[in-house]
Amino acid sequence: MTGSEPAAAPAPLPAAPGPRRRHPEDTKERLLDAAERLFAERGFEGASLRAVTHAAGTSVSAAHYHFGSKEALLVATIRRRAEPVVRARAARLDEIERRAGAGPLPLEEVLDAFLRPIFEERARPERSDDFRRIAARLFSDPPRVVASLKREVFGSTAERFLDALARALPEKPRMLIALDLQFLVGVMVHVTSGHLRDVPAPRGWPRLEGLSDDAVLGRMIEFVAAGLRAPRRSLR
Amino acid sequence: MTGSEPAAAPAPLPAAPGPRRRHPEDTKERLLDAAERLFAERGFEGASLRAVTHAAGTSVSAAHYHFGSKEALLVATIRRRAEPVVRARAARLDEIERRAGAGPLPLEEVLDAFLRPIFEERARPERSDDFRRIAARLFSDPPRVVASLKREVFGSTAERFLDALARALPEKPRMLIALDLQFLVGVMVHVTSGHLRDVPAPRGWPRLEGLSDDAVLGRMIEFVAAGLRAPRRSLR
DNA sequence: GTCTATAGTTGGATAGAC
DNA sequence: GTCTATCCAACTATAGAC
Repeated sequence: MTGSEPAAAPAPLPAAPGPRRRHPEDTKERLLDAAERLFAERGFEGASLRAVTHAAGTSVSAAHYHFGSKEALLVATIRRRAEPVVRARAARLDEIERRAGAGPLPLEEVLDAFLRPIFEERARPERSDDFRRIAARLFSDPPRVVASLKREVFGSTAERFLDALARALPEKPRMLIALDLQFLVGVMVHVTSGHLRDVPAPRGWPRLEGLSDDAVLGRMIEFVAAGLRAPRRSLR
Repeated sequence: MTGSEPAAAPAPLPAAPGPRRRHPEDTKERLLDAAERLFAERGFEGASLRAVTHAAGTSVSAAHYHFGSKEALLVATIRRRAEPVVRARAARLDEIERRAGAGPLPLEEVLDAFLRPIFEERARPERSDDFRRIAARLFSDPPRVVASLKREVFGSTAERFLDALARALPEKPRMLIALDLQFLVGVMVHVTSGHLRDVPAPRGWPRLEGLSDDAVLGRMIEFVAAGLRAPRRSLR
């Protein structure tokens, strides 16, 4: 679908500035937008640099000029989205810890601080579908770069939230918190990667697409909070 | 790297049967094994057919002879693992429904029927690492084939478990069950895809690799059962 | 900064010998 | 059924004009 009309006639517009060729300085941004969309849809290896640059209305060499390599373009794409999320999470957690003083942290608020920034990043009008699977691929894509990038970008966040959860659930063994946090991450990745939108939806069952982000986020927090509070009977 | 040593001298072994060239009829199996491992490690587009056939000790043309295309090889790879899981889930659910008669279904048993078969398939000695991400990629890989295959293979399972969960939680609105089931799927995918093994593990925190499958499965059931039972305050 | 042109690899798929 | 040899398309990356 994308990338049809290979050698289309010049647009019927009077001058040269067709649909492409806007301000020259935002070529970098357009490349990042196109890369985000195509890497998310087809995977890193599945989306060729040519397809990305064509979707961005520019050329392969422009991409190499701005980023140096296809891999570096992927890193820049992920970093652009991940960093605001990391900052927003940290800011929310700062505020929660400030209000709590030396006392225990309220669990639901900690979870909200962890989950809401992803929804808000995803919810930007132009980006809702672009952002869809990019986070999920962070967790299932093989490229070596992505593994180290994941650590670099999310490492400190994971540490802070482990400690925050330990403060929210003081009685709970750390091993159990660490394990449950992985369950929480699984829920987050699955939901934010957009799978709610292509669920088979059996006959007679309600469809989930209509749910607002707020409704999903709210229920997600209820769900994982209950899971985190569930007493353990197994696990040693 | 692949396909080096173009005209290597014959192996110093006495006869012909080197490390490759075993029983000719299990070439198909060896191809499936290699494809499973490499598709899981590098993704479908990231693993070349040449790399797969080389790992299987055979040739590209053998793969085309047996499967017809790279895409068909992927489908066969997934199908080989998915079908036993689907059958085992159905069998366990049959048994639960038989024992329950007309009464409500016990939630933890339904969850066990859903989750345990995946662990057992993954736990086969030779397959534990091969199977790792293959299920997860079902949910994040872009190829069109995979989407339709997912429906074909797991569609009926999803329907049956939705109904089973409705029978286990009779008071619960269906919309909420459908949403919570997606959370459950997220947990399942994340855990079975092996991410527990490459968690950063912050300083002072216990590592999760040592946990047995039984311990993880047991806690997972506790976690999602509590989530499923959590009353809703949000969601309309 | 952005383009055209091209280098140099590697990809999936096939033909035909055995 | 499995191999070798080959086709051709697509890929990343670079060089050099403008």
